[in-house]
Amino acid sequence: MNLALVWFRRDLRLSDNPALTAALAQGFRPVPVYIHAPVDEGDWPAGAASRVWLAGSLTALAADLDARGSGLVLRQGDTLTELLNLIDATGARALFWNRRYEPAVARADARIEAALRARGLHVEPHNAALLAEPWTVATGAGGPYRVFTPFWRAMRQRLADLAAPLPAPTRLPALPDTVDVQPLAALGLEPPPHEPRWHAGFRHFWTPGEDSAWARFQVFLEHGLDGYAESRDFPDRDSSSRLSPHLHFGEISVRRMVAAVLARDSVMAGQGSERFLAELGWREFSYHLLHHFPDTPETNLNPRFDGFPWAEPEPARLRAWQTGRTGVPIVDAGMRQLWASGWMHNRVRMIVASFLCKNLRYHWLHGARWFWDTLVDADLANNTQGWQWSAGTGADAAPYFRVFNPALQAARFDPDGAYIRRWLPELASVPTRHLAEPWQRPDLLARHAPDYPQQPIVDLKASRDAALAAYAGCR
DNA sequence: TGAAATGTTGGGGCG
DNA sequence: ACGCCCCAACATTTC
Repeated sequence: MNLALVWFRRDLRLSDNPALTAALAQGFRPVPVYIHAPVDEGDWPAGAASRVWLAGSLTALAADLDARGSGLVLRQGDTLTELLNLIDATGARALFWNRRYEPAVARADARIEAALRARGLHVEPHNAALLAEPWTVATGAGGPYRVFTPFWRAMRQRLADLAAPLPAPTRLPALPDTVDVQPLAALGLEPPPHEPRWHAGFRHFWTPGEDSAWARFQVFLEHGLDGYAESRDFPDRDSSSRLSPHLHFGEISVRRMVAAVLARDSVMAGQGSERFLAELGWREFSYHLLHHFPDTPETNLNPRFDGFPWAEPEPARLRAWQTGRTGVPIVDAGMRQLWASGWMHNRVRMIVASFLCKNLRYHWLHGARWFWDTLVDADLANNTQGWQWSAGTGADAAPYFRVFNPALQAARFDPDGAYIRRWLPELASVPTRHLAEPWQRPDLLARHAPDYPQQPIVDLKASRDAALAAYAGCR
């Protein structure tokens, strides 16, 4: 029986895994491999929160493979070197993988593919991550989409025609004796033991792995979809699917999710499911943009902003934003939720991004980099698109003059202050009507929360006006 | 997937 | 009864 390496990347699952299924279908004995190679990721190697998640996800995948009679071979170092070593050790004739779309990774993949083909290996990349790969979607004029609505209109029509998801193999051949699997600890993913275990709380919020991802999705499908369109904007309602980290690491298949939503819809269609599908559509749109505009992780998509007068960050104020001590409760609550749990509610992400880019007027990359390090769902396509959207520099972005007023946003989307109180316990006893902008009542603030910043680090109105003036100047 | 300023309208208090 | 003003509520425009 011929051996094939099945190279796992951001497809850490066994169900609906085209590379694994194809290797089996073609009669190969698969050797599952994961290679930790941050250098392949260019300027965006996995951040701290991502690495913690990745360690958990690999543990779960290895257990799932073990349970089916196989195992997961772990390696680190130069990807091509490690693949060649494994090919030599096993005598593998083929390599199967599922594609990634980050520009640096795609370039590395192209080199690897060419080098292995040149050695006579059968190399077969697949799509496990997207409803439609970016080069298969084009406008009537033949170019990439730059506006979400027509992009999604085109994509939405195709959903019913998606191929059925692939079942997980129930039994796998054993690993050959010629390879050792190596321990996860050798990859150096988790912070060393002597460092503060800042991520210790993550386990209260998350369980990485395919089983956990699917279980969470099932609960969401059952209880979360009705009313999703309305309640998703309220950060304390626990109405998000919270599937983003599972999706990022490929623990769950977006095709399988869509198929399940459509199947449920045939019984009882609803606004909630349509809205949820559209959110998956934003993810597709982000990958579409990243593929067609590969410089956007660092560069404005809209060059009009190239001369925009961003402010030079003051370290203390940037730090105040990062640590949730700006003095604006809804902003600080979001940044503390991020630090404590590795995740932030989407509505609050928009609020903290608007605050950074428009009130502080710091370049969106400062925000993108902090999110990259602290989010368990950090995803280059989504993170780039989200920040460029918020800053107004992206495709189909919020116009720059759309400046969120955090106090109004808090009053509208956290009307009883439950979200703010949950993440800023020092404000717990401030009366609800003053919780959105407590600086308006310095007497109450000093009495109830003496340790909380007594004034915002920027004047909201003055900084808003300054941002609008800066925008007018570069228009 | 905004907010604030400006404009319009209509009900009610009041001389 | 009438005109006038006030202002809340809503709509439109501007940033």
